[in-house]
Order: sequence, then C-alpha cells, then structure tokens
Amino acid sequence: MTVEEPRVVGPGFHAKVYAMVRRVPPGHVATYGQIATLLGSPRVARQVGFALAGAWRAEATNPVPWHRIINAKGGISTRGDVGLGLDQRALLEDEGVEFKANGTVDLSRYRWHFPDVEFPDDPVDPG
DNA sequence: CCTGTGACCGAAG
DNA sequence: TCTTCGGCCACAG
Repeated sequence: MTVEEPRVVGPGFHAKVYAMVRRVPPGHVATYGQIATLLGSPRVARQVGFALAGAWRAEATNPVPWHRIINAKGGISTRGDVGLGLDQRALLEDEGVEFKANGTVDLSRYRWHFPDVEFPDDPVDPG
C-alpha cells in the first residue's frame, strides 16, 4: 500500500520557513534542503528558496536572517542578483563565517543543527 | 479568478 | 565534471 504523505507545504508555509531561519544563530548557516527537511520534506527545498526570496517582505514585521541560508554546496545562490550575493557574504563574514578560496562555506564546520524538529506556535525567545 | 515570479536538491549517465 | 530531469507550491497584482 502506498502511503501518500501529506504535503508539507500549505498556507503559512513561508511563515514556517521564516521561523526556522530565525532559529539559526549568528556565525552559523543552514542549507535550503536542511530547512526543507526540517519542515518535513527535503523535496520542498525549492519552495524554501521561493519563500526566502520573499523574506524581505516579512522583514517589515519580523527580521529574517535570510543570509544564513545557503545552498547545498556551501555557496551563495542569489539567482542572478550578484549584489545581493555579495551582501550575503559580507553579512556572514561579519558574523565570523569564513569563506574558502572558492567562495564557499565549510558546511561541516558552520552548518547549524536545530535542537528540535517541531514548530512551536509561540516564537522561541533566545536567551 | 488567472498569471507571473521565485534564492534548490539529489540522482543518473 | 557536466548536463538533464523530476519533484513542487505560496504569494502579489
């Protein structure tokens, strides 16, 4: 029997992504696929990227550290907007994240692991 | 209601 | 190493 897995995405999906991204502390990074996996399915990585692309819209009400999200190769993907990429790199370096000569981040060193995989309705206040 | 836009991942050859 | 392909939906106007 094939067990159809429920779609992880749905109304408010962006909000979940933002909430997850906000949990990444300074000096650490996470990948699109990682966020997607934590949200329930590694296949929605693209959806995460889409959501993140519009993160600036949410920044109006809640700052989203979108710059801490990079691709699976440890590189920065800004899909054409190079200026944004440079900005992202600058922001990460400012937090202490070092970039290798090839412009990528050592994920084995900076990748952040989430303490849990649940999504509390109430925002977690660090500290 | 319909359309356009959008920052990925992993596997295979 | 490179290319190709399947997966996949919210949001704004």
